[in-house]
Amino acid sequence: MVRAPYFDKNGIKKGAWSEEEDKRLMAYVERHGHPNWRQLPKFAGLQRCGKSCRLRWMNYLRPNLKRGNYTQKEEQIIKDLHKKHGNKWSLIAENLPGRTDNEIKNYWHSHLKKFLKGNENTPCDDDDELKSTECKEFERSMNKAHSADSHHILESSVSISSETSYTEGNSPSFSSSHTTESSTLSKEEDSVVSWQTMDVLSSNFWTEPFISENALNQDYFPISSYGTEPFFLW
DNA sequence: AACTGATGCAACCGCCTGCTG
DNA sequence: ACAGCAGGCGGTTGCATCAGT
Repeated sequence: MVRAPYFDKNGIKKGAWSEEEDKRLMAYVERHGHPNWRQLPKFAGLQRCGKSCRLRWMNYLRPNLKRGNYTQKEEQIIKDLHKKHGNKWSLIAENLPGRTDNEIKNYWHSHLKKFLKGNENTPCDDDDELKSTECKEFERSMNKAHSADSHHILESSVSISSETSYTEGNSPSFSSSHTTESSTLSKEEDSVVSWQTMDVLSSNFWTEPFISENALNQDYFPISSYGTEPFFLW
């Protein structure tokens, strides 16, 4: 699903983010904000470039992100706005609170693009089309989306009806990049587990100074370099 | 069971824009 | 007006997983 972690020639880490890195980034941004993305990784004790940190935050760690399947309403909004603005994903994302431009872009390319080619709204309207693989796929994905949606509603206290405004307070899950233990779970299970994980993590995560098992490891915290930086004022 | 092609999505890259000195 | 820097955006890639054979 994601690139394997590696270090480039400048010693900058690339590829999938670890849970540890996510925690560091979240903790730092929550505490200090992000006045300067380029300096942030240095202060946060991350071996990443600022751009990578920003992307991770914007697309995955930011509060109030809405994850999971798209509702029919959201799908329609995407179609309409794409028709109107083209590939202006950030513009489209502005109209879908909780969704990121990257996510919408991915969704467009993987779900919507193929069904709209020459068949704007109802790809399954005519009989021939109904028999096509694409149509079957479309139906399948829609069914999947709906069942997953009801799952979501049942499992969280958050109401996501098509008329509901997007609920504040959604926290990100930690399910994507560190899949070693969660990879055996279904997506629904995954999301639930990650919320629980988040609860555990946050029980004293946000109130206590961030001290992990290797928090004093110099590999991660070059104390001599950043001893006076905000990170250590926690 | 093994293989293969398709799919989904996190992450990277390069370019553009806006701000500041 | 210009250069340098930082943030933002859209296109693309890499790879795990899924689905079909």
